[in-house]
Amino acid sequence: MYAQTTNTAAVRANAEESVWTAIPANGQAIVKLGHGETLFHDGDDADFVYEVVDGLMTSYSILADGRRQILGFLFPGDILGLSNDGFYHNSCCAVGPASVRAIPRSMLMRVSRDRPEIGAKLLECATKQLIGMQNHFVLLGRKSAQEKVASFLLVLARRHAGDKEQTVSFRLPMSRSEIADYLGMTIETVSRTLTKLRINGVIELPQTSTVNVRSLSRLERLAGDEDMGF
Amino acid sequence: MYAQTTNTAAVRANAEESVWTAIPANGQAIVKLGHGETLFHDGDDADFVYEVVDGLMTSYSILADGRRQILGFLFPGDILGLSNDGFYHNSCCAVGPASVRAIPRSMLMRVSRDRPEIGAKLLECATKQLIGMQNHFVLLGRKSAQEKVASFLLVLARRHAGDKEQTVSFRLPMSRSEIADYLGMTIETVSRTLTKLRINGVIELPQTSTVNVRSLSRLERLAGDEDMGF
DNA sequence: CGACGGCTTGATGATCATCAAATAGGGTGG
DNA sequence: CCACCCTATTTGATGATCATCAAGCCGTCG
Repeated sequence: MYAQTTNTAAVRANAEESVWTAIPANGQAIVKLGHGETLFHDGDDADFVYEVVDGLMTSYSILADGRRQILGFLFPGDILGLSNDGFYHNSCCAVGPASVRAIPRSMLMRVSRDRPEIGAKLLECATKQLIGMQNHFVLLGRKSAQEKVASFLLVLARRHAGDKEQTVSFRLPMSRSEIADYLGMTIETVSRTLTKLRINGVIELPQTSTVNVRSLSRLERLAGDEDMGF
Repeated sequence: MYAQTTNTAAVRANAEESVWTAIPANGQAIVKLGHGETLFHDGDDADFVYEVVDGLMTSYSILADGRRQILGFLFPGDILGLSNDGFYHNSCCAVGPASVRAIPRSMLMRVSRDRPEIGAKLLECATKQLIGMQNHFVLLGRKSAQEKVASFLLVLARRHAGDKEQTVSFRLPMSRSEIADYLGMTIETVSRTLTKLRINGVIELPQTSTVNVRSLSRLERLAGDEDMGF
């Protein structure tokens, strides 16, 4: 079910060879999480950096009155738990069953001193996240409900489709509530917007968590980006 | 006016000693920018990483129809222009007169291989930005207009105030339009919200770009965070 | 002094949140 | 295997917040 975690480099289906496997195996541990299980909370000691091995994780912040903002969904190969000051600044839990590789922070620091490519890989992951977050800023700050949902579906669709197809079918691994908290809207509006997309023939929803995109190009148009260059 | 940029480490007022000065000076250049001048555009070749030396920079994305989302304001010591794929994924311009140190990407890569502390510093900057962006996610996705403006003022106020004072006075270096595009609202709503804060006695606005915070604790309450721990 | 751009204020309306109820789906125990 | 229950999702009705459209104001600069 999961990748091997011996010091023999593990071969996984979904992610390219992991750089982190270069780190001595004795300092690593695979943590398996069940549906909704928490990996760490905002404010905890940031003793580990984690790499998602399998499943889907999510990081989020919660306001005093309970409002939640999901900061991102983390797929296999993504890392989470970076910190400068020794504390986590968000919480993190599994969307479904998932497993992560726990890398002691101290070890990561030490190793990345000796092996520059480890540090470079960390920076690359962080940069990747930064850039992904920038797109999401535009979504949260400037897009309408329909554009938000279309953008969201588009990102998922592109994980499943080649560049050329006009149709894709995939499963939504997360609940409406998680989608809403990710897109900065309510579950009702998410639901209504999906229904509208369905009625307009852009998607089909054979089950609540299965999406068939009937026209990727229409979805792209509805997503609102199409950069004009600057 | 600006920091020295010889290979003698420069002493600057606003930021701690720069690590980047460890990089050979012949590979660096200080770029001076006037009000609103562009440093780079989305899609340009990411040949340089920049460190803000003086003034205030901003990075932003623009949608096809002209909607703008400001991704962040960058103060002296902050870096910008990180990229994995050799292209910038946002645009960047000066809010007022500003100067930045241009560090050739190729050189940065080379040097950070030899000197792990450079790579570590880069990662630290990226991590700092990541964490700052996470707070802003909550703002964009989950906060009301008043909470947004209060949060924004609070961040600026804390740059100017000690931890104990209840009052601070500072200048807003950016226009209403920039504030609006940063907070994901319109200039009208920004203006109205500021007026409301003024009428409620939380702030004073002696000039349009001068803010006197009369009660930091009230501002904190209005900002809506006050983490509850997890 | 006059004109321009940025800001404020006002009036109106659209979008989306909220409250409320019905329906569907998934899992459990009989 | 089926019935039932609980939760997630959809749908409906209403209202608040904030965007939009439209003037007016103010400070700045020629």
